Amino acid sequence: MRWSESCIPTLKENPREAEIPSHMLMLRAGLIKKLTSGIYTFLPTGLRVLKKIERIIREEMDAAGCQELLMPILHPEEIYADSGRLKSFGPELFKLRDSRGRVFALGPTHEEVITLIARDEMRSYRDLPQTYYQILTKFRDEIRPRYGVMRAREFIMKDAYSFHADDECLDRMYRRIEKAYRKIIERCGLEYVIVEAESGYIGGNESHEFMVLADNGEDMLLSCMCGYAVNLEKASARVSDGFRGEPLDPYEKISTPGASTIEQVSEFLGVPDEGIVKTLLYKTGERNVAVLVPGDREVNDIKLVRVFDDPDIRFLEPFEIEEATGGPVGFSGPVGLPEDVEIVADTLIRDFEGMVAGANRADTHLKGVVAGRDFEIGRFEDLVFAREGDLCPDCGRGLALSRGIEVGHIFKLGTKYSSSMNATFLDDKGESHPFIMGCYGFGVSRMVAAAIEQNFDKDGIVWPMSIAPFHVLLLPLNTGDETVMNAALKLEEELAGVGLEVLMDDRDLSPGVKFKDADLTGVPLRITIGRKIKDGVVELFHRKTGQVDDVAIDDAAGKVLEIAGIRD
RNA sequence: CGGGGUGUGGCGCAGCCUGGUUAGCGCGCCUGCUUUGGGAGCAGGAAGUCGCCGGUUCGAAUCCGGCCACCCCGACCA
Repeated sequence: MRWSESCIPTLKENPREAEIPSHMLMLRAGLIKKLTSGIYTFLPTGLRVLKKIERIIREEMDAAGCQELLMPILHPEEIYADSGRLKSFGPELFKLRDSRGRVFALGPTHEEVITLIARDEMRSYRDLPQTYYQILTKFRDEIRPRYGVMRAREFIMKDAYSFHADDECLDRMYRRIEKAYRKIIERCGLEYVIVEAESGYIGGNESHEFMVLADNGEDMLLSCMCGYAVNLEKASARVSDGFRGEPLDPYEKISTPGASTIEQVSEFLGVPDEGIVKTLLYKTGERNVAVLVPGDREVNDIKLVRVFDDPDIRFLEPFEIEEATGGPVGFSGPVGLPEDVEIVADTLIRDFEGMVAGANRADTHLKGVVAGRDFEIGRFEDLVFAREGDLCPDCGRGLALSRGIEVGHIFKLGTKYSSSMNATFLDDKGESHPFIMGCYGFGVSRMVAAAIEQNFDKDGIVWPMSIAPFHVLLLPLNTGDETVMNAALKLEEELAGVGLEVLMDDRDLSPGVKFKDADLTGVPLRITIGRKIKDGVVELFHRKTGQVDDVAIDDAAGKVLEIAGIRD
């Protein structure tokens, strides 16, 4: 490929819109171009990278025994009504109407479509298991598109779905896909961890995310030296010792004028944050509930929704708090709440003795409160966010906080979709059962950004060989010099002849420009053909290590092939 | 959805506060000559409804109002 004949629009300056390295570099190296918020074109060089990742994915999915198919992008809206996801997707679902007024959605994922296929095409346990995958553009009207193709509204995803007669079979496929995903990410040359995860609106019982570690990752995860890792939003908070307060008999009523926040109360009473009970009042359905957590912790919404099995659970409005407790916002506490308000406490509260709590009265707190004596805790649940330093559930050491980019997510769906959509098979006794399902997503276009986020330096991208748009960049410095160009053409032919992908920068530009573009675009190997060519010598540059070697032109191709390690 | 910010040739910006001929600068682009190992030099040239609509004014990139788009932060804590 000749640079002069290609569309590789490099940028000298950072576009203003880009904030993180991968986004800046994708724009600057001419990999992508924005059409509008969250919607991008993959330009030729970017597409080459994308295709390489797709190819690796196909190879590993095929090797795992999955069948590729291609489902439609346009989905009749009703199928989401059937599965019950119209509401859980909400405004994220792109919708449009056909000329007759029928409403369609642009596919955000394909559980519904594949389940309909399974319902019709698989009737017997003899047909199972089956696993399908596809690589297709997905549409989600993200609340906030961000960081270029990292969080886009239109993006390319590999999604896979499996159907089983029993849980053991699902478990086996789940592990095979996990292994395939490991190989995919490893072959792309990236560092990653697998974390326990929440399943979100996809649903199901068990799920794991594949996180490419990166400083600018959108996800937070907690990990342990022993290998345990978990998404922050899923992690349980575990501590060695809870806070020990001073139980008083009876508890003491203290005037705390104006101290409505934990911080203020803490300062006022000289009690640490964790010695104060934060009492939060929620409305679920028609009833009010009080949630107790340590003052230095924050409630995790996702856990709340799970515990109360209510996606619409919400805080009480200030006037509702007054009605329910008799006191203003900021002074709620568990003592003296009406009978019908259930009190649910985070498990960390178990270790408390002698708590400080709001008195349900303006400017008043209670000190030395004892659960079981002064009020009853209805049940204990895991409700708060974990944080760095909390203890590993496997080995008890402290967890470390880091950031990652979620490139893959696998789910054990169980019968969520097959039940709601009535997709069943007959077992060997002739009894009907809903399919047991798994689904497995991998962000292909996001993977491009993730790869850059982990492989760049001050000069530009440093592509891993396996997904680089080209293996070698030929850099004839003076294109007007016949000796130089002849050598370049000879090398181009020779390298292509051994199966390498070669880009030749044959542009008649000053050397500086070509070197800068070379570094920016990040082709792993570079052969510079300059003045030493009169001695039959060219320069081999390794982008990642910065190593430069003079090699005889006749040895160059062999040397490149050796370093590139291409398998073809 | 709330908060903050930004819209001026392909890219990065100035001009706006204090309204006044043909709207500037750098990069890039085109032509010619020179140059050729880390973003070259000289000469000439093309390219902008100043985001959109409306208002004020003799006159609006500039002042006022509305809208739109884009970017960032937050998506919740008592």
